[in-house]
Amino acid sequence: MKDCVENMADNDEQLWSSVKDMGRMGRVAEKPSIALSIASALSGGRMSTRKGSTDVHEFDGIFLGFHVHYKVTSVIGHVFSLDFPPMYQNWEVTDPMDLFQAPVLKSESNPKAHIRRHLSQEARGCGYLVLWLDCDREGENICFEVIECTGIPETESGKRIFRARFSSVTEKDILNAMNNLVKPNKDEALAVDARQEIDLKVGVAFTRFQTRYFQGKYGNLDSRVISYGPCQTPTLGFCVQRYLQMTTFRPEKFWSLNLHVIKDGYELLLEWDRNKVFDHEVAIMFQKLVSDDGNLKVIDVSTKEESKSRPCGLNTVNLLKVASSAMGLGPHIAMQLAERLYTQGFISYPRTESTAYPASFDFRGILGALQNNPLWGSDVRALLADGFHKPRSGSDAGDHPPITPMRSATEDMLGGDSWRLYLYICQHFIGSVSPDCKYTRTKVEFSAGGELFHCIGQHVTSKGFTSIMPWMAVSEKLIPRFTCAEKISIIKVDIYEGITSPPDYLSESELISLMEKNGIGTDASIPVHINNISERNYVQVNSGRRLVPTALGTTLIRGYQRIDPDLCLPDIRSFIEQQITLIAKGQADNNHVVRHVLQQFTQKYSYFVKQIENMDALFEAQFSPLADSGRLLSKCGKCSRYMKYISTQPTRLYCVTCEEVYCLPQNGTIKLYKELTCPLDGFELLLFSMSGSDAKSFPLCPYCYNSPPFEGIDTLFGAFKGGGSVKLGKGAGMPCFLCPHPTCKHSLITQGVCGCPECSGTLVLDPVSAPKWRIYCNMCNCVVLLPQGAHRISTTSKRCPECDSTIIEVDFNKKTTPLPDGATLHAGCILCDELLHSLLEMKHGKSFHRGRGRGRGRGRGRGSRGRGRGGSRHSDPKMSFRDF
DNA sequence: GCAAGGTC
Repeated sequence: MKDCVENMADNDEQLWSSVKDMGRMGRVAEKPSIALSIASALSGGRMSTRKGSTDVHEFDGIFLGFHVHYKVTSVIGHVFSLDFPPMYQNWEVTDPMDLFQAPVLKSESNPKAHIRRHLSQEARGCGYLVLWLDCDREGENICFEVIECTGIPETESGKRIFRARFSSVTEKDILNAMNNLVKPNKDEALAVDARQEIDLKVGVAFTRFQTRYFQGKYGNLDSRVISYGPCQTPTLGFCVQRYLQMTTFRPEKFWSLNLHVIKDGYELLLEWDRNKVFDHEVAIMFQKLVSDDGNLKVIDVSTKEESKSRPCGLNTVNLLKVASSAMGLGPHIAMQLAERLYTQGFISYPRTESTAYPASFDFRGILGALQNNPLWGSDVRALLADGFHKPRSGSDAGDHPPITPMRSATEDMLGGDSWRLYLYICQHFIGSVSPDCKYTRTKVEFSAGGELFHCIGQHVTSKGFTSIMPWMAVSEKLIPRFTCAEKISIIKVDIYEGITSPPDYLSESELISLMEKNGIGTDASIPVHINNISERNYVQVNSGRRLVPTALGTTLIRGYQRIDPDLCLPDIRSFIEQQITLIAKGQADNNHVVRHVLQQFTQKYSYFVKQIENMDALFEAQFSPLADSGRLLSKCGKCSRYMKYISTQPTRLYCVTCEEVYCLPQNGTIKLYKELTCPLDGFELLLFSMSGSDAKSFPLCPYCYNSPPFEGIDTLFGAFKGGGSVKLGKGAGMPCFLCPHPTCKHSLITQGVCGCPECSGTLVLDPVSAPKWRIYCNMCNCVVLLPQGAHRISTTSKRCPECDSTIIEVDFNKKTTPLPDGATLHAGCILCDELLHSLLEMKHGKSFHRGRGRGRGRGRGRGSRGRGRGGSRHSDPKMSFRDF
């Protein structure tokens, strides 16, 4: 037993060290709360750190009275995220209304990190699982994501799966959690699942509908996506609400009394207790009363010792507000800087709601780390010597301690904005453990003609924390000494005429406060929502970091207010939160809640769609119809008339006759491509050039780009003559032609292959022949039959000795398509009958009958500007290979 | 192309 206790002590130390170390690793971040501890019954082993997608600490110890081998590892936020299955991904085909009923899929949030594989591998052979995730709903949800990855049945929860509950990452708390393990809370996790499904379905349905509706009608909306979300829309709502208050503001004249007196040789202006009145005649009456009296009597002099409290701990929201209002740094940038400071070890974890410190917090340790700093070292040493105070008590959200410095730094080490942010965090921390500021406040009250006046003096007796936070200083206001019942003669009583002024645009700092107060977003997501409404061009941030709604932002909110004001009010978020809280508390069934909430949003959606013209009337007044925008660029394949190129974001083509919109790849330039037309639909081809230093360009058909002629092919015209990449704008990084074999992911045509070897035409993959794939040249009509199962085709510099055509090399993937024994025909001329014959025979084991009309391509196609196979996607290609 | 929530 004694051994056991000793072992347990070692075990505790190891566990604490391990969990703490997890926090120190860059990728895992300082949040040991996301560490997954996997305990397994095993002997031997030693502490080790493995470099991989995530690190693993291993050591031996005691668990539930057994000798065990521990493994401690981590995840990086949510393992999975929710989305619709592929069949609901096409905006043109899916009715957004169907999304409310659609199934949803969970897939890995960051597939490259291979977290699922990592957890599954590490869990192999483990007997127990201890979950150390953040102790909030999201953390509980991640617990179950981890459980799913490890493959341990959820039914084992309570027997083999344990949840560690802790409110701070201190040794005491961690060990206490280890000794009081509980079951993970399924209800809380289900509440998050519900929130995810509701947010996804509502957000995506509204966004797709309004984007398609308005982008299909107006040419100068200046935003690619007209998004809707239960957080971002109320966020925009706050900005527009303030803007509307400004525009509807009616200025009003007001009057007040300025009473001038002289005391001890100083002229003094007293404040009138009534402050201001809105009736001129009334003001004149009061002026007469006071001046008729002529004497001012001191009726009270009171002096009080006042104190201004040192701050409590710094949380994310307060840091962001200061960054915006005092440093001019937007929340998005401020968080990026804070994250970098954190990963470099200069500050503690920057995402926290808490302003209260845990009881055991090591203030002395942090002050010790700062005591040699050239800027504030002497202040810190004085605090250490004379005794520091605990910060003013704040609120403990149970997540992470307030943001504090961790290491001393100088401006040279950090530089620029990072330094300013760090400096503030240090000043705030040192201020929070400094004494309060003490001052005396003297209020003198006067009376004349029945009217009351006053003046206030302030004198600081002890600066306290304001010496390190000078912007918080209490201002000195000196006033002459007055005694009660003293009479002073009035020099003059003026009437001041003023006019009320409208409020200013909402400042970013005010917006953050409103979002926090209304439960919109979290410490981590508030900057994202603000960034979103700015990037979508709903608001612009002006020089004082005030948010000025754009015409688009204002029109959207005014539109919601016309149709269904709920859609842009903060209550929409609280409604969702309140509903899922029922699940978290076990008071309602999750499926029932999701169904109920979605039912309400379906009704709202349906009403919104029906009433959209109400909103559209506002758009009409503000934006230009597509028909009036843009310049004529290329011909429509349906009506043969020129379509308009709309150059404002999102760039697109609009056919005025057909009233159709064709999306184009973004962030580049578009021009006509050699006046060629697509052989499949007759639309004129365009050349898209990406912007940037190593700009690539590729031709595309606007129709095919929007409606790929067959699944799995992003566009027909990705391949082009003259080399270069075939990476496309729409599916950048994707090969343009995929191998038709369902399991094969190889591209059939890769870099620089796709010019027709016989003319300067572009080779076109023919959908009609699928699943027997072949390529046409759109200019000379020559045909290339792709050997089925080939995974790469490339041109060579060789010529066919028989017909002098370019020789194309065909590679087979030997694993998926084994070649017949002795087959050597890997390369050959595609136009040479004999070779083609051989290839085909080799593959299909039957004779090839050369058909009439195929020709050899040459002589017919060169220079021809025809529409390939007659311009129709469904016309008979008259090629003899069709039957093959 | 779409939401909001984790985190790098």
